[in-house]
Amino acid sequence: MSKKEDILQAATRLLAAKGYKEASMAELAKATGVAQGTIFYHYNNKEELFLSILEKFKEDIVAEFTQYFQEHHFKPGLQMVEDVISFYLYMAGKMEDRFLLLYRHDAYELAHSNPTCHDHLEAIYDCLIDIFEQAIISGQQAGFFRPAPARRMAMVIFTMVDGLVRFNTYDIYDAGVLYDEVVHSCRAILQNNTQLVRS
Amino acid sequence: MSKKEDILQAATRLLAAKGYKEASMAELAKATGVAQGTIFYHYNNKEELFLSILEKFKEDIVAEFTQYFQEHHFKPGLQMVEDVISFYLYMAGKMEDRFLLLYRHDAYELAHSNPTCHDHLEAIYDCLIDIFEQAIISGQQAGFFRPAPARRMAMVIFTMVDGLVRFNTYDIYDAGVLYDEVVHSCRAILQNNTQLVRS
DNA sequence: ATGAAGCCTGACTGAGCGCTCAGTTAGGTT
DNA sequence: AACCTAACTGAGCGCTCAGTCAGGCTTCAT
Repeated sequence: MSKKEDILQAATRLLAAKGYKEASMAELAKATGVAQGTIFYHYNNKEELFLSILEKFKEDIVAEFTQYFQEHHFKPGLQMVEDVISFYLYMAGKMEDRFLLLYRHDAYELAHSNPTCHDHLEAIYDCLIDIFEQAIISGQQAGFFRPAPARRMAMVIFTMVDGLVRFNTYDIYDAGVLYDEVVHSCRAILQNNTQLVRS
Repeated sequence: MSKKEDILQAATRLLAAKGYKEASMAELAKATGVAQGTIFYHYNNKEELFLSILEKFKEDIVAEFTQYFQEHHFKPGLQMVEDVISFYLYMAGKMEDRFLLLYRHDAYELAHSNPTCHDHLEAIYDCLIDIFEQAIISGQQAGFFRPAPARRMAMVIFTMVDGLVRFNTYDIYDAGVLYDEVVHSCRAILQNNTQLVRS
């Protein structure tokens, strides 16, 4: 692996763990096993390095997601939604450090002044929400789910599942307990064979 | 207003806007209109000041919440849940800067090493989730909602509503569009007069 | 053998940081 | 008038930071 790749990998870990500002370039150089100057030879500045991390994250997530839907074939319905939630949780665990990056504020701050950063973030979220949307659309086409806008339902469900991960990451509450509740809620939200009556 | 209060107020705004590390004490002194030394006369160090901000936030939120439930009397049911969601969104707007503080990573980081910080955060989240729980319990007692653990349902719903605010804050998606979807989802999650059938 | 090019090094720089402290000020007490 | 104290000041200290730069390797065509 090239030194440039080494740097990117170590930077991902370090910036995700300590945050953009708190992680210093000297520390990164040490962690990577190169001289400070080497980092600036490959990346013009810290911000550019950070953007490269986000870009790689975007690419990896899209790849992982594409592969998942290519390799698996699902029967539409609730089971597929549950599978997709499990897949999301699996991804969040596998790419834990980079998901942490999404929970920090650094990226969103940069996105305000840097359109490239904004685009990367949007692409990442689009991809994450797509995962849920695909499952919902399948279920709708099979007639199992109510025919509401799939994208919006996907966003609401994404928000729930992501909140689960966040609670877990922040260590404020035991998120494991919530899993069943989230799955049950998804069922209630999606299912169409229910008569909802205003109380 | 005393200078100490001036400092706390300005610090809340500044730290929420720029983050713990990015906001400097020199900048804060300038924003408050006092000398740098004055800040350290009132607060031993930056971390202590940050904790004071969190503590004040906790107190204000508890006060606001208590007042809301004292002044309003609700008929249990979905309307109450909707009212409570509106109240939460109203609070998130009114205390926008401090909610931003919750979306940054600084507080959670500090909570890891500082039990006082952890306690403050827990109290804040407890209070926020309480708001939803009260509405749910009322609805359950009146027989409108399914008799599932109210706390867990409250957490799931909190997660949805908070995700709404977060999406809005981060400017990645238009959250306004999602409001109706969230309310509808709450209805589906809570209502008990539904026959859920596995697809 | 030579030199150009690309990669890499680490000592160095100046700006900015949190925090200190000797000293000033304002207002109350004796 | 003399004294005391709490509130406040701002220059300055020690340190860390992102970024620089002069120079040293290695490779390879000439």
